Amino acid sequence: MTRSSSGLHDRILAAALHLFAEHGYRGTSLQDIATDVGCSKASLLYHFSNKEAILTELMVPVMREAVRLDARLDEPDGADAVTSVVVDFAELAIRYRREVKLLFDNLAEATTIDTGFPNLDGFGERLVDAFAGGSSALEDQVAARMALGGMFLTAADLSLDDSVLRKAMVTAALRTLGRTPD
Amino acid sequence: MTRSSSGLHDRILAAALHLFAEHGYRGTSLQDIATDVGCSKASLLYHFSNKEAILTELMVPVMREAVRLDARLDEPDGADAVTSVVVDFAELAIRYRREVKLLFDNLAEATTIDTGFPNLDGFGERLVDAFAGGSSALEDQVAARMALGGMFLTAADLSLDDSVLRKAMVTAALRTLGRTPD
Amino acid sequence: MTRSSSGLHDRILAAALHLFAEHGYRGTSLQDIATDVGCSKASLLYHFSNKEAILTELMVPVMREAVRLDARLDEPDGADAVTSVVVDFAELAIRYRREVKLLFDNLAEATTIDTGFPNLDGFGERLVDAFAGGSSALEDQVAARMALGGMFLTAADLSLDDSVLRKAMVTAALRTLGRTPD
Amino acid sequence: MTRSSSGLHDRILAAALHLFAEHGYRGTSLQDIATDVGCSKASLLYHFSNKEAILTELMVPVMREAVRLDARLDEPDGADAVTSVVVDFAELAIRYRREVKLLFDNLAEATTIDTGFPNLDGFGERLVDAFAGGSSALEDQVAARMALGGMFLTAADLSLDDSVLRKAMVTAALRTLGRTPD
DNA sequence: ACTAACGGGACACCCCGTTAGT
DNA sequence: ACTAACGGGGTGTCCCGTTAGT
Repeated sequence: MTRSSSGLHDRILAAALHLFAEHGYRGTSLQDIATDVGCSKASLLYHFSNKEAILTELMVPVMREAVRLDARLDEPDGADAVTSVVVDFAELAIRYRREVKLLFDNLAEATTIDTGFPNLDGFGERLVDAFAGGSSALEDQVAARMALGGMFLTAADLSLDDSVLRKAMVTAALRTLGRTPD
Repeated sequence: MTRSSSGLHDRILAAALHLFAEHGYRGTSLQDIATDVGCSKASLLYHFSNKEAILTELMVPVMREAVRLDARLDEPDGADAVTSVVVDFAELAIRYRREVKLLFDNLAEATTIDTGFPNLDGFGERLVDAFAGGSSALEDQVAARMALGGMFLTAADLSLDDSVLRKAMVTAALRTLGRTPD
Repeated sequence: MTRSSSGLHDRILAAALHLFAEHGYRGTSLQDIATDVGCSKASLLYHFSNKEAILTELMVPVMREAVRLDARLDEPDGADAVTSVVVDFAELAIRYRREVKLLFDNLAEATTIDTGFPNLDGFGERLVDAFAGGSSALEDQVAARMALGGMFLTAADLSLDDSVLRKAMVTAALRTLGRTPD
Repeated sequence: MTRSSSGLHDRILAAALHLFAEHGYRGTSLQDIATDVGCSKASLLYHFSNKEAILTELMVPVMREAVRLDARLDEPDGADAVTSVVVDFAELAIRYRREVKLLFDNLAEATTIDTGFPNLDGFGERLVDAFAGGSSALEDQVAARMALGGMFLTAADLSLDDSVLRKAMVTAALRTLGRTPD
């Protein structure tokens, strides 16, 4: 058991994740969540001070992992730093794919939302740079964005969370970046 | 000029495209558009029967091009059909990048919206197959999705609509698909 | 100590008095009081059946004194009955000034609230009559209301609960009523 | 006619004034006003951007007059400046007695409300000083407050807006201030 | 004695679409 | 062609009071 006896807190999160992913953050009302969970709207706001607080808590695990990855971006990683970042990112994108999709569908609104974590935008830029292997050449930057975006979307859209998918994604991403794994 | 003397119709579309892209479809009210255009909210609904009608009309050009591209998917295209599709898609994604971004931000809501055009989902699948060169191997399918998604996102996010970008995107995409341009 | 060992009951009353006076009855939520006291909202409703019950209990002492004064209104009081009533009222208004302010700020709502005590409105009228020295001449009635209201407001608004204030108020009130203390 | 054909704007103001005075600002919901007027809640918010905007507009006339009186406070007024201020204030308090009552009942909330006019608190203090004839002796200050408060309350509570009342109030107030009109 | 957890019922505000009128 | 004025319906939030449990 997680916290409460009935575990309403977590059931709310689960329902919200599901509904947000399906109809978007704005497209999902508190009533929708309450109905789905089978409790009153007031109960939601007992467990979460805000509608936004639900989304924030939903994002916490991804954010935490993202921060961890962000920290690893600076460390020198011996032979092939790029490959390691690509692998890590693939892992992250697949594990939290529902959250990633959510973040995506509500990209326009996500700008407004402040999670209290260090900025995600900065992280995105740093990721691109890491993927580009430090090069600022336009070709490399474009390739980096494409590899990144491709993994993002592919992980979010698909329904198999196989290690097979991860491996295929990594291979393809490295190809995008012009790195043929020997 | 397209139709009216004052061109209100088109000015509404322009403002809507801009605002939808920035705050999302749901995050933009008719009043927001009206204010931006500098007319009354009722005027919008004189020119467009619905809020959705604005979005639909915004999408018409992309849809038309998409349909055209869809038709070309079946035609045998001599030497390298895949390359040709990739080039065409890159062209399309860059030209209508704002619309693409819009479609993306509101992917969750887009499901509900019916544009009267043949389904876009089917088109997506067919595109993936074309990118995969007909292969149904999981590796190729993943690579296809990544190439597609990468171009989608890169075109939507960036601010340079140069032919340079298009060329870099095509090169990277072909690499993703394992096709080294000889 | 009054009753409980922890004295939560009284601490609630104190917090409520303070908050009601500052933000009004409606403007103060049970949660506000609970937070101020440092206990849970449910605790309040363990000690008091209602939110209104808190207000009522807050008013009990004033009411009791008011009833006592009301009773004294009929007794013949030798030489100068008016002066005696004015002095008594000043004493009461100053001693329970916070309660008086509370009653005032929520005069509109006070109509709805029933304290179980004999009506205050009747008391008010009787007070006016007493201040007017029995005269029903409009001039005297107006003067009586002004003296009464002036003391009411002055006591509620000020921050000095000195005997100085009481004395000054009595002097001014008697002047208002046309009684120059010889 | 005032503005619209049906004059909804003004009818809303009238109903609000009435209801606010009876049940207080907080005790009156937009639905209450809408029901009383016989229109929808949305219509209220078409004419007034806020609930508070209704109250503000209700107060504008009083505020304007108050500002005017405030300006006159500094001008030297020959023989008896105090009498003139008392007379002016009586006039104001009686003319806008409903608004005054409203302001009173919601004194606790009024602190929060910003009308865009120069501060009323400062005005109150200046009025007291003017009533006190510039004296800072505690006795005079108390008398000034009592005269002021007495007129305030008497005007707000009564139902006769006669010139008789005004005259009686002025006489009594001058007595309170220790000024016997010769 | 005290409280976490919950429901029912408001309340202010917003937003889309219509209609009568210019 | 354009709009002021309006209604219907929904949304997030708040608040009071109850109950099961410690």
